[in-house]
Amino acid sequence: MATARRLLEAEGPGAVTMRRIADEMGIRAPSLYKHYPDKRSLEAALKAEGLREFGAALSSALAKAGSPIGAIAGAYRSYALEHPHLYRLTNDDELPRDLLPPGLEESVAAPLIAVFGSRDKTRVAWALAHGLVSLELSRRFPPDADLARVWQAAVRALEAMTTKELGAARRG
Amino acid sequence: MATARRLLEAEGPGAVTMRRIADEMGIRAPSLYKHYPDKRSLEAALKAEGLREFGAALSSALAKAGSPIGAIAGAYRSYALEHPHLYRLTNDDELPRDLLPPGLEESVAAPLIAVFGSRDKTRVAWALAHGLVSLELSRRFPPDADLARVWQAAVRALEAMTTKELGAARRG
DNA sequence: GTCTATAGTGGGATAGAC
DNA sequence: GTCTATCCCACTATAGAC
Repeated sequence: MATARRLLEAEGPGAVTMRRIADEMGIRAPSLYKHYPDKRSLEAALKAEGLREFGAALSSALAKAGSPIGAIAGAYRSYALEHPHLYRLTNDDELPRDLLPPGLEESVAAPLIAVFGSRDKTRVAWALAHGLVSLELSRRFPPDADLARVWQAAVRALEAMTTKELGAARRG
Repeated sequence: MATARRLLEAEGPGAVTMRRIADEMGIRAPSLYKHYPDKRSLEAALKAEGLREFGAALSSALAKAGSPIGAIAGAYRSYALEHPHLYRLTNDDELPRDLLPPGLEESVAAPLIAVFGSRDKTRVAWALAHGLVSLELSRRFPPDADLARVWQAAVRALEAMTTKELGAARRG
């Protein structure tokens, strides 16, 4: 697993093959099947670790935050840019929910829902952050785009969304 | 190209191989290399077509729109859900900018920039829409999430962002 | 513009000995 | 828990005849 992760982060998903993992460990590929029944289960372990670690990074940014939304956004982007392949594996791919520790997803989401005030708003915030890093990682923005400024605009929009409640409640 | 697109949409990117394309056409794989120098150039043609078509779908939704942002959002989601593999190919993958018709990206973006008022805001809107469909297509939201409501919240946030200008200008 | 033949590379996985 | 040997699969791409 440690080897698989190292390979993934260093060379991308294409490098994570049973043969490469075994090579790096100095053993033969078939030996791996004594530890994992197949490749899918190995990838599932990788995704669970990535999810846990990503959640921890967000929570810890939240803990020392003056302005929570800005802090989460900053931590989200930093983590994704520092671990692009692991980020993609856990947030772009389908999750093997049958092989994941129960409750893991919910435990990652919970602290965020507390910040954004509702599940729906948390999903909007997640989608926005995910969209931004996704497009940045695939270099879909034009090369001259000032992404720091785009993130600032995004954070402002999310802050407006979360504070709007009072006015909306009064109107409703 | 038409065959490649049919394969992509029907069976996903894994089915788009030179062999499958040739099989579907009733010819042999090597014959394809008389029409495209390599696979990358064939994929580039596919991406250009997808980009053009997607842009056209958004523009046409805009043309008959009462509320432009809601209309664009609706068209964005519909297109992505109706052509998931083509959408991913053109919005998730890296673009082969060296093989794309010059000006194509800009011509897709231009009508949107007019709606959202600035490049930065357009990028926020794009990221939000892209994040939402991305997470929906990879089934990353919990199965019981009400995505129609999430999209409504997203559209409200974008509308707030685009109308805020006046107040912000007065303050600034 | 099509064909046959083939090179070269890589992948996941299993059987069975030690 | 490791090994060797192996199966079977798939892919991109080229050479050269027609």
